[in-house]
Formats: sequence, C-alpha cells, structure tokens
Amino acid sequence: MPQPSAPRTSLGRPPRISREEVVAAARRIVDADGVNRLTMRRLAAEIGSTPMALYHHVRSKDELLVLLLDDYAARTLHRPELPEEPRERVIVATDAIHSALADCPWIVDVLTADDLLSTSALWFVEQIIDGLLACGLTPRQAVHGYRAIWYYTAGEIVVRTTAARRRTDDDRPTYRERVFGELDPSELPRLEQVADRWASLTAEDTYLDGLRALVDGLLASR
Amino acid sequence: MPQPSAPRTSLGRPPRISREEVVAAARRIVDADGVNRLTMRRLAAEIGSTPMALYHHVRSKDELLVLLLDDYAARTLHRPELPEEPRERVIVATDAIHSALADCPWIVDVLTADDLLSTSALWFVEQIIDGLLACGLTPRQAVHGYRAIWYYTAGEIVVRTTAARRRTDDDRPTYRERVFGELDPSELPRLEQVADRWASLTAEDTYLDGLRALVDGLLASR
DNA sequence: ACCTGAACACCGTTCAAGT
DNA sequence: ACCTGAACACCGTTCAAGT
Repeated sequence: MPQPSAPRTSLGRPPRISREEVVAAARRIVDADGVNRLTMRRLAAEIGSTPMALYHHVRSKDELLVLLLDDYAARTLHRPELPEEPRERVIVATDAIHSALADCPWIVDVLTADDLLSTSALWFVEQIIDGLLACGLTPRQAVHGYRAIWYYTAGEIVVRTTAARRRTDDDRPTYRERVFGELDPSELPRLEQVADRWASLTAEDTYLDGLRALVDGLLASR
Repeated sequence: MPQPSAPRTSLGRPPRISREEVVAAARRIVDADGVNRLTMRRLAAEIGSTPMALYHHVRSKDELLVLLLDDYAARTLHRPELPEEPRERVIVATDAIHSALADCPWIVDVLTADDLLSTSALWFVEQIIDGLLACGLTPRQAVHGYRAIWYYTAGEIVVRTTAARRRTDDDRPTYRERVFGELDPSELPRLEQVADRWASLTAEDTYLDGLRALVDGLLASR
C-alpha cells in the first residue's frame, strides 16, 4: 500500500503517478466511455504509463472500482436539509442516496458490494436509522428496516439501469414484448388485462411511491 | 436460428449437437464450478466440440445465459398452493419466486434483465397482480406495486448473494468492518449504538418481514 | 446445414529486470 | 521505491474453409 505522506527518503525513485491521479483518470474514462471501457490497459494509456505501474497504487481492478465509488460519493453526495419529522427524514435521506446513485449507472457493477457504499454515505445511514428510532422502532427493527430500504433502493437502480443498458444494445423487440405478445388470456387474464399499458406503466418513475409504502409498512409493524 | 423440428432434407450434414444439449452442458458447468467458469471455450470442451459450433445453436453468450435462466425456472419454479386471502396470496407467490432465485446465486448476473424473468415466472406475476387487484388496487397501482415488490426482491438477492460471494474471496476484514471500527461516535451516534450488533442483525434473514411491510404499505396507500 | 481451425482483438495479472 | 517489457493464461467472436 503506497504511503503518499510518508517522508521521502533518498532511497528509490520519486513516484511519477499517484493514487489520486489513477482514480481521476479512471473517472475520466468512465464518464466518457462507460465502465465497460475501463480496463487497466486503457487506464495506463490514459495516464501515459504501463498497466503494471497501476498495480503500485491500486491492489487490483476491484479495489480501483471501490475507490472510484468512494470518489464519486465524496464529490456528489451532498447533505440535504432534512425535515424535522422523523418519517419524512427517512424518506428524504434515502431519496438523496438514490438520486446520487441513479445518476451514475455504472455503479451497478460495484453497488452490490455490501450494505454500505462508502464513508461518505454513512451520514445518510445515520439519519435513516435515527429517523426510524425516533418513530419508535427498536434498534433491531431499525437496522432491519434500513436493510429493507436498501434492498428496495439497490433493486430499483439495478433493474432500471440494466434495462436501460439493454435497450441501447439492440433494436429487436425485448423479451418482455415478445412474452406479452403471446399471452394466453385464459391462463393469465390479469396480465392480458394490463398488457398494453405495461410498458408505459413500468416506465413511470414510482421509486418514491414505493419507498413511502415500504416505510409506512415498516412503521406500522412496530 | 436452428429449427430442430424442421423436416430433415438431404441437404447439409446432420446436426451433432442440439440447443438442448448446449444448455444442459452449460447447466452442468454452472452447477459444478459457478457461472464465472462458464465460457464458450469451456462449454465447447464439455460437449466435445469447438467454440464456434456453439454459435450455431445460440446467438451469443448473453442469449445462452437467458436460456439457462429459462431452463432453471422451468425446472425449479413449481406452483405452490396459494391461500384464498389475496394479501397472503401476494406474499406466498412472491416468496416462491424469491426462494427459487435465492437458491441460484449465479442468477444475479442475468437477473437484472428486465421486470420478467422467464415465461415460467409469468404465472407468479399473474397471481401477484391478481392479489393486489383483489385487495382493491387499481390496475395502475397493481402494476406499480408489483414493480416495487420486484425491486425489493431483486435487491435482496443481489445484495445478499454478492456479499456472500465477496466473503469467500478473501479473509481480510470487510470494508464494513473497517468502517465500523473507525466510527466517530459524536458525529454518528446511532451507528455507534448499533455497531456491535450490526453484523449479526444484518445476517438475519428478514426478507419476509420486509416484504410484508412493503405489501402492507402498498395496500394502505390505496 | 453444420462444423472446424486459425485468427482478431482483446482481458487482468505475475514475474524478472531495470533505474 | 517505482516503473517497464515481456509473457501467461485466458476471453468472445468473426471469417473462410471444409464436409
């Protein structure tokens, strides 16, 4: 692990690239061409170095992606004004995380790391847990509630951004369109009933509605 | 696209492998070694053929993965006895999909395709929509409700299986453990308060609790 | 029509050597 | 200590040719 702030001795050569430069260059590539185009070779070219030089500043490509997410969160996750009312505080804090992630579709590949994204997101988790506690949940219920909220939020982003990614890939009818075209109305009458509205209904952004329903349900079960 | 049931003419040579054989061999590899080990080259070796022969039966590796998911769903997604009560019908139908997917961690890479998995899952979607309608939601609310349920379910599986995947990768402390170790109690008092119980609390399976809360909330908003 | 061989244009990472 | 070059052990897919 490099120690950028360690006192520079006369041993060895001076570093030519830093961890920050590596992350910044990776960010440029991802912003310009998408996360699929971020390879160690391409990154080395962007920096004007060799693939192996990168491994002096980053343990692996996976670590690079986590650093990239940290960097992104630190730059874009600004703390909003939170309402006093605890239930609404949970909604607003969650929505802030969601908005930041939704603007950043490449995140899906890293997103699924664990239940925390980055230290920059901790403040938001704090607010969510605090809001749930203030609504009368036990600590146990609050942590479980936070998890449910995170599942819902992560799922919405993963499903929506992956669907969008596929749409640009090819112009053929989607799997969904094919399936709905061949519905057997006698076996699946409800789906038949909504089939022609499905595309427009599922295109609507109902993230906040679903979030409110979930939080209501979590608080009602208290 | 091959036509296995088309009348065999005297033109050309007889096929040596079929689409079904390709999918079955892919299934064997995935079951034995995980989805990461499924490559076109490895698959060809398993069948005793060449990589390019596969492309006669399957358009691309992506299509192969979708076929694999269809195959898996057709084999394991058995229709359960559903309760009369519509709210409970929604829960049981959703839980059946969730259980099937949760036993199949490789699915995460394909899962995020769209809002439908495979034709075998349509019956379950029908039951969920039907249950929501029977509870008094409008068709619009029912479709949105189904989406919210799917986000929650997909998110739970993605987050949980990816976390499990990482755990086996290395023995170093997780990112989460590092973060919780360095909490500033004055800034993040609630997280500090639950820090030592976080691991055990989030290890509990609370999928059904969260699902019930979500469905309750969806029905209450009617 | 179905299959093969060779090749294209890539990957992430290791290893040994240079300065 | 930091960087380089060459190599390892792979990928998915195209293309031209064989039967």
